[in-house]
Amino acid sequence: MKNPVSIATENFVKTVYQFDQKKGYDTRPGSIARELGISNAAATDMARKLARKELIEYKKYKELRLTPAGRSMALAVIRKHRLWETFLHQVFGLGMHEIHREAELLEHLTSDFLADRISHFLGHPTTDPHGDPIPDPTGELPDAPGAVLLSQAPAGLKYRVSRLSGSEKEFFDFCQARGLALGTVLRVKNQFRNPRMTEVEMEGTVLLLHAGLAQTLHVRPATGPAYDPATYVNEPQP
Amino acid sequence: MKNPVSIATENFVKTVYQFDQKKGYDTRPGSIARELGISNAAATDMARKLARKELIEYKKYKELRLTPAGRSMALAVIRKHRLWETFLHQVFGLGMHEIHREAELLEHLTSDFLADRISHFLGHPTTDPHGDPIPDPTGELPDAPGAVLLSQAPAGLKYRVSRLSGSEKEFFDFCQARGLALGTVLRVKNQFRNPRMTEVEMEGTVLLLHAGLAQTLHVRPATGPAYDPATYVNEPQP
DNA sequence: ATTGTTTTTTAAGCATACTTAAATTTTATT
DNA sequence: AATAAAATTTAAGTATGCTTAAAAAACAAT
Repeated sequence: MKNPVSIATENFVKTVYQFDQKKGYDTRPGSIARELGISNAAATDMARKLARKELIEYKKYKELRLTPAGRSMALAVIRKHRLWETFLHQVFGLGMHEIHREAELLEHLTSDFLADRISHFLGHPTTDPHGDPIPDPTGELPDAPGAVLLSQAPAGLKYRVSRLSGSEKEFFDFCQARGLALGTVLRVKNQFRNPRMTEVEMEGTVLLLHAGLAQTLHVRPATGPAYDPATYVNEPQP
Repeated sequence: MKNPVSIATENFVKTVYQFDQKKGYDTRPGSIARELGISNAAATDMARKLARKELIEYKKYKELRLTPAGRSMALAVIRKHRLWETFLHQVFGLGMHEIHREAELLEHLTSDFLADRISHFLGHPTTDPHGDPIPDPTGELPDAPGAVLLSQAPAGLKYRVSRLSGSEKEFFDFCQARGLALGTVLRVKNQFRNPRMTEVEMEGTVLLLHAGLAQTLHVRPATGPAYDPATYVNEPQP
């Protein structure tokens, strides 16, 4: 009856979900194609097929949107991805730049049953090593409220780093060398328009980050108590 | 240059290897097809394709044989399979009947890098929870010398159980209920021809096992010290 | 040795997941 | 508003991995 879901389908749906979430990204076939390393034609074709399967809403020349079933599939895959990342980092000690690559594969051949076992073994974490929230088995997504890209954080305020979303070794080496980690407190001094740069200050040091980097770091206003992923309780989203 | 290996290819090559090892099994396309749940035509087709890729030696109407490259691929997959089984059992506590199913999937999307990490985490085990040997990264296969199917063990002698090769829950429930586990000592009283049955004696109890079961248990003569997989050192095979 | 059965192979066809190239639509610009 | 640029869609074609049905070869048995 219900035929198996291919890796290509899971990756496509996942990418549409992620691009739909990030503001500034569009979900037209071309964007998805670029991300997945396939041709525009292939992406359009896939969109039509997945529309037939009621995973995607597709209208010619319009952005792609997920149906509830599609969203649910995307969140299940993302859950597995982030559980594996957490596991590989905490248990096997893989580096931050290695976990994404491996999780990208494992996520597709992991049963819901096994995902729950990983989650249980880890004590049901709510965020992965990047600070990204891990969807629960029902697809609810705990999210740190008020998080924003560092590149879009209003200047003058104090923030705490809440996500490191990169996957390159160089990125994590850079962050480590500069003391940028989950929870690091910093102040945004300036947001420059051209060239796009973010100037931040941390413990006396001043850093100038180009847009590519500042879009990989998420921060939350540093007022109130520190955000603790481990004890954060999910609230329904508006 | 070197395009990625599909799951279908890995499973095909793995099955050919395993059927080639087990005596009494043949490696003609039909057998492989039956095992993989595909048609004879598909198996023949696959054999021709893999011959082109120099993974298999194929001559019409003859049994399939692996090339060195094919054998190497098979052992790499089997290594990942058994490492995952060991891991899932020891670390996540999955039941004996659950580990095969999950490992069957994970084995295909596990990098060599990750396999080595799993092996390292587990202390480089040489056998999986079934007692099956785990190939090392170079493809050397440590094997307990002198192991034989319980169904083929000469009667009258004492043996120690060295493998439980099943994957069904019922099989492991049966073994547990009867006290059959790795290392269990038993004596083969009789090997009946028709119907094919094996009569064994263990701690006073007498068991009559039908062929299907007796072919899933491997035993080794119980003379000398117990076989300890953890300390067994691989020897080159003849 | 011929017949009948089993197995393998060939042939034709289908779904998935891509490709490139051409046609169409949208978007941006002047 | 017309036109140029960019993106999307359609069309045609390919490789993989299967299917069923028919043809050919191998095997078994009298």
